[in-house]
Amino acid sequence: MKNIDLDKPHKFFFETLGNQARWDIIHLLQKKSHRVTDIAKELDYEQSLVSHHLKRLGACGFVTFTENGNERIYNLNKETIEPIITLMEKHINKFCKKLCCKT
Amino acid sequence: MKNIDLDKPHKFFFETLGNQARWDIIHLLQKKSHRVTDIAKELDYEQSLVSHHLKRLGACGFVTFTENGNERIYNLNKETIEPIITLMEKHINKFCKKLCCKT
DNA sequence: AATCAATATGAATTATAATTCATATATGAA
DNA sequence: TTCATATATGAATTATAATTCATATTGATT
Repeated sequence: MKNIDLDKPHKFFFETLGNQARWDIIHLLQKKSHRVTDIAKELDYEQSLVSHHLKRLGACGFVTFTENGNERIYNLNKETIEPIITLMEKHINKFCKKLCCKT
Repeated sequence: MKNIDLDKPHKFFFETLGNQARWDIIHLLQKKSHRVTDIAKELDYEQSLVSHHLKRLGACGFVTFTENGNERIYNLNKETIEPIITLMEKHINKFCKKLCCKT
């Protein structure tokens, strides 16, 4: 995938969250754990694309999986994600009310 | 700059944080407020590049500025940034200890 | 063993973001 | 009012990330 510069980790982790497809996956996994194929179906993404994104999310510890035969059940590690969503939403409400269209 | 999809704001805000140059600026502003030129000098970045990044950080409410003649003093809005840094660092320590090189 | 289903992988392509470059604007000083 | 300094802006270029495509791998089924 790519190297993580351990001296400067923020870039990598926040970049992971700066992608809509990955947010779609995260939001889906918030409801319940899913198999790769089911994520792909639900979101109408290619299977391989979902795999790539899950790998990245996994590298960041945002998702884990359990194996079940030849399938993998991915689940969201909510411990960080949910507080971080809350934090960012509060931020947006407080500081970015007038946010619109072109910036 | 670009459109923000208000239905899906996470992407935009986290993407803003998923960039090393912007983190360099954030970390500099953590110490104290700076003028644009001084940020550029300190970090050895082009002035216009710093301006572009400051604009984006400002659009997200992560920095503000005060005008002083023809100069602008940028300062960090620490209210969200600092807790979010803490959160992410705890996450990394807890879930990504073995993180190394290739992932 | 042969086939099927689920997932992962890597290379190639395409899309997007970062950076540079040239220049505009605005303020302050001579 | 002319020049210098500080900053911003937009277009062009360059770099990077996302996506697709072809295929490999692994476990299940017949």
